[in-house]
Amino acid sequence: MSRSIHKLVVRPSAQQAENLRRSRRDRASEIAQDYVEAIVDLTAESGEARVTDLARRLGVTHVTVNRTLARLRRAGYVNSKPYRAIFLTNAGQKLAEESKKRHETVVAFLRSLDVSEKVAELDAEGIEHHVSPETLAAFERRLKRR
Amino acid sequence: MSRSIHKLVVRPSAQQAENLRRSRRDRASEIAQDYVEAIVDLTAESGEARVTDLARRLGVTHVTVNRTLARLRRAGYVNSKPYRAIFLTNAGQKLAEESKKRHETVVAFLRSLDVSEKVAELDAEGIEHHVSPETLAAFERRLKRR
DNA sequence: CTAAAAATGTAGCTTTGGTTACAAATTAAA
DNA sequence: TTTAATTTGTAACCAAAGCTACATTTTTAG
Repeated sequence: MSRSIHKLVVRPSAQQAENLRRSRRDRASEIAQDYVEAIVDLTAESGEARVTDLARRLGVTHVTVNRTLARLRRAGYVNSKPYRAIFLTNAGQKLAEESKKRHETVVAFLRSLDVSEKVAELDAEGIEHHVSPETLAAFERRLKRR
Repeated sequence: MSRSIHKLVVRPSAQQAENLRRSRRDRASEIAQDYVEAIVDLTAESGEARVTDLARRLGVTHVTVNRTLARLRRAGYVNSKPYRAIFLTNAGQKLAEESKKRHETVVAFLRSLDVSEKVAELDAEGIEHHVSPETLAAFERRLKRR
C-alpha cells in the first residue's frame, strides 16, 4: 500500500488518525480535571486543600502535585501561594462542576447496567474523560427512561 | 544543617488514589493496543504493515512509530527488521484480537444508545481502554437484550 | 520560646511520546 | 542502469508526569 495506492485509501486512516490525535490532546486536560475535582472535595471536607492532601488523594508525591499546580496556575484554573492553601479560579470551579456532573452521570449509568459499585467507580474514573456531550446525553436519556 | 531524615515511604492510599494510579498504569498499554490493532488492519488491507502506513493511520510521524515499535519489540508484541514490514508475535495477535473485540463491543453498545456512528467511533477510541471485563460483560448483556 | 515534626519547595534524574532536520536504504522510473 | 522519489532510520531537541534526595518554611509539642 505504501508504495502504490495509499492515496486512494487515505480517508478512513485520516479519520482514525484524527480520533487518536484527539484522544491524546484530551489527556492534557484529564489531569486538570482530576485536580480541580480533588480540590473541591478536599475543601468541602476539611475547609482547605493543601499540597499534601492532594498528593495523598491523587496517589502521587507532593513534588508532582507542586509542578502540576504550577501548570494549572499558568492555565488559569487555580490560585495558590507558597505554603498556603489552594483555591480554584472561576474557570477552575466551572471545570470542576462539569467534571463532577459527568463523573456522577457515568457512574449512575454503569450502575444502571448492574455494574458493581466498586467497578463502576473504577471504570468511570477512566471513562469519564472520553465521553462526548452526545454520548453523555445518551446516558442521561437512558437513565431517565427507567 | 542537613537533617537528611530518611523517611520511610508510607503508602496509605485511599481508594481513589488507587483508582487514579491504575488509570495511569493502564495508559502504558493503550498505545500498544492502538498499534497492534493498526498493524492487523493494515496487513489485512494491503498485505503488509509499514512504518509509514502506521504513522499515517496513527496520526504521528514515522519517527514516533519507529521508537514505539522498538518498545513493542522489547515487550514482545511485534517482530520487525529495518526497512521491512512489521509482524505481530503471538502475544501481539492475541492482544490485537482482544482489543478489536472490545472496540467493536463498545461501538455497538454506543450505537444501541442512538449515538451517531461518527461519535461512537470517536468516543470508543478513548473509552475502550478503560472498560473492565465486568463492564464489558454488562455492555454485551445489554446488546443481546434488544 | 525552642526544638522537633510536618509541610512545602527545589534540583535533578527517568521515561514516554511528540517533534524537525537530515542521512541512508529501498523502490520506481527514465 | 542510473537517477529521482519514497521510505526508513538516527540525532537531537521538547514537554509532561513521575520519582528521590535534600532544603526551607510553617506548625506543633514540650
